[in-house]
Amino acid sequence: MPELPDVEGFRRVLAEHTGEPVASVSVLDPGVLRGVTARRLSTALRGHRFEQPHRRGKWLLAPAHGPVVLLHFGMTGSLTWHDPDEPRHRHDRVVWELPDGELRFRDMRKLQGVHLAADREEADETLRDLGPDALDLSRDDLAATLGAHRGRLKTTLTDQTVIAGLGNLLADEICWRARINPLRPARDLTASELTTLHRAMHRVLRASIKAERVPPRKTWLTGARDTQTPTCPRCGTPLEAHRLSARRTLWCPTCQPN
DNA sequence: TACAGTGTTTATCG
DNA sequence: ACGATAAACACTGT
Repeated sequence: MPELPDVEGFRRVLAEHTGEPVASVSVLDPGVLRGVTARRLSTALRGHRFEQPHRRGKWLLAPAHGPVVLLHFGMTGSLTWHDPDEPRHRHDRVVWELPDGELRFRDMRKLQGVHLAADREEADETLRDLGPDALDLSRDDLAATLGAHRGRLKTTLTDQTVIAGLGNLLADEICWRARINPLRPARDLTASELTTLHRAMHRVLRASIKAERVPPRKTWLTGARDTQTPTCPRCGTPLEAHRLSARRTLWCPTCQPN
């Protein structure tokens, strides 16, 4: 699930549990560790208290007075708070045990995982190729960014080195809301389309953050994705589908003409 | 049983 | 250099 709104929710989970010392770190499956061993992750964090966490794109950064834990949730990851008595889930991969409960990094597919940086500088280095967060982009930033790319709009929107935070669902939802065809060349948008797209991006993000996911509402494109024959929630036209490698793109041929 | 699926990286080809 | 595409990672739901 995790796109920007989901990760923002995980950030809140962590933010509610800063300030207490980490009693221990349990690596239940080292398959999610990226460039760090279970031993090093454990020794670096034991006794440390998490500080205010930050989200950048789909990344969650958890500084702990020195070391910084970097989490990426891939397609199936999550971070949740649990009572220690609660049985572990089979996909719980790493657990941070705190005095009153524990934070669990759960991830079925292990497509991404847990990184550790020695300090904030090293954390920044890990994320050096990440573009600006989607929520920080002004209308003119967005215009300048898209104007520099000849590729398709959707491909550009979901390129994390260009803009950080937008995934498959969000990109389709934003294009649909703005009534712009996702296969159009990014740099061909008109000034008024760029204004519309920027407004759509912010409205979709704000509402999604509130829901901690891209909400599958009947009035949203996302609500139509999983139906047998998806139709446009605005006009009822059957949606067009296009597959870009393993990703599906959906749009309304009536609302979003070429 | 077969295949799609909310992410990213790497490789290949044009 | 840039863009398009496919495969790989591992597993579940339909």
